[in-house]
Amino acid sequence: MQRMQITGLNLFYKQGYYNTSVDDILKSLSLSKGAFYYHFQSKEDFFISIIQNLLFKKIYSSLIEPIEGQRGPLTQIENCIENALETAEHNNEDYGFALSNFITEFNGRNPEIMQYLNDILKVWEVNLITSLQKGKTEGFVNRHTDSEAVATYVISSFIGIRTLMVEGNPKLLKYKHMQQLRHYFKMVSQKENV
Amino acid sequence: MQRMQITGLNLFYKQGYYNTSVDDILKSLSLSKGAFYYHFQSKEDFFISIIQNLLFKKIYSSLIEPIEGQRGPLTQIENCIENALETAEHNNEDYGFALSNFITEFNGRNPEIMQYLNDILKVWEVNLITSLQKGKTEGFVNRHTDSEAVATYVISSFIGIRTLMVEGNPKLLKYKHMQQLRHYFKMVSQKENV
DNA sequence: TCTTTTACCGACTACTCGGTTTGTTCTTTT
DNA sequence: AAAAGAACAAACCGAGTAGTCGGTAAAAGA
Repeated sequence: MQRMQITGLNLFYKQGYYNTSVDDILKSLSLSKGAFYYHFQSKEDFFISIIQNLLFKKIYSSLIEPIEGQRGPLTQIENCIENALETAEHNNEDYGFALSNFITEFNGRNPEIMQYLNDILKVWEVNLITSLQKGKTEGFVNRHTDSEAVATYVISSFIGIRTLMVEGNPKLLKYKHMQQLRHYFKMVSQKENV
Repeated sequence: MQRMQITGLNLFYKQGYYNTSVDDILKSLSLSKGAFYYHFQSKEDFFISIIQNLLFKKIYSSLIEPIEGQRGPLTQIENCIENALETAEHNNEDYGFALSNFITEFNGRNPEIMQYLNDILKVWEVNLITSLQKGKTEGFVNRHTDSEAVATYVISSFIGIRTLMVEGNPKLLKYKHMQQLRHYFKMVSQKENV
């Protein structure tokens, strides 16, 4: 079952959900239809199990957990994103931002799956906001900062850069992104004015 | 032919390329297969014609042309992005960032189409860089700014926010994005330090 | 030992999709 | 009026696709 899910995620990530047939997955596993439908009710059910068992945990452990409860949220966020982009650069099977790929693929097509995907994003967002707010009381973040807006901006720029990275020069893109993120964070942490 | 392309782009945008059949398009036009294959060699050929005839022109006129040759690039870019997000908010058929959807959909699956899509991004990027450089000599942009990195950051955050906007609250997301973009641009234009 | 459960096989069905072929209806040209 | 071609319609092809179903081998309980 785990093997199926891992292989499934890899193929869905590389080829897209609708563009990957159940047979494709089974072929690369040397398994049969029977094996698949013994464990999962449908292709959709299979995908949802992947989201919850693999995708969420991966994102949680790489982007959410490391920030939680730490001091100096901006530095923590910076590191997390740098690490995520680092693995994305070197490892094709990082499940990197499979999430953003899937979101665009299922947008307006499969509300149920979209719900699961959005939930993951929401957890990340809430975590970012909480950390930023905490950062204010600790003096790391400017008091006038709109934490929600910063969280959204961080997430959207990350999704965007990951989209660009698949086809462009990952190393260069990562460098540019981190450089500008730090510039931006300077503004967020600045003591004087808004 | 034009009707086919417009309808095609709308459906491809809403449902995705692989998830939209030629029959779907023809059904909503009350046309038959014969009509389609009289004008286009294949579904792929059809899509490429849409990219060049509709997508590129739309993006060029909304995001590229308004910046070209104007003074004060940061303000111009701000306005362009705000307008783009504005139409994205109110008009479902804005072709808004169809581009980023298509890029994620074709990534690693269809190199030829990816080429066409990347070309559009490249034109936008080059235009942004040129404007930023010009902005330096005119004193609108800090001399030490890495124009290429700023361009990448602007593009990636825009792609990301457009991805989020399809499912989230567009008005709120737009507001947050513009707010933070302005903060970021403050840093880019700042005279003192890097 | 006998029975049930677990995990799997692979042929089969109903259906979809891109693309082809052939036929029809106009309009234009000669 | 006749021929030619443009612009479509309709039926069809073959390669896939998700999902079903009867069967089976091996292990676990009883």
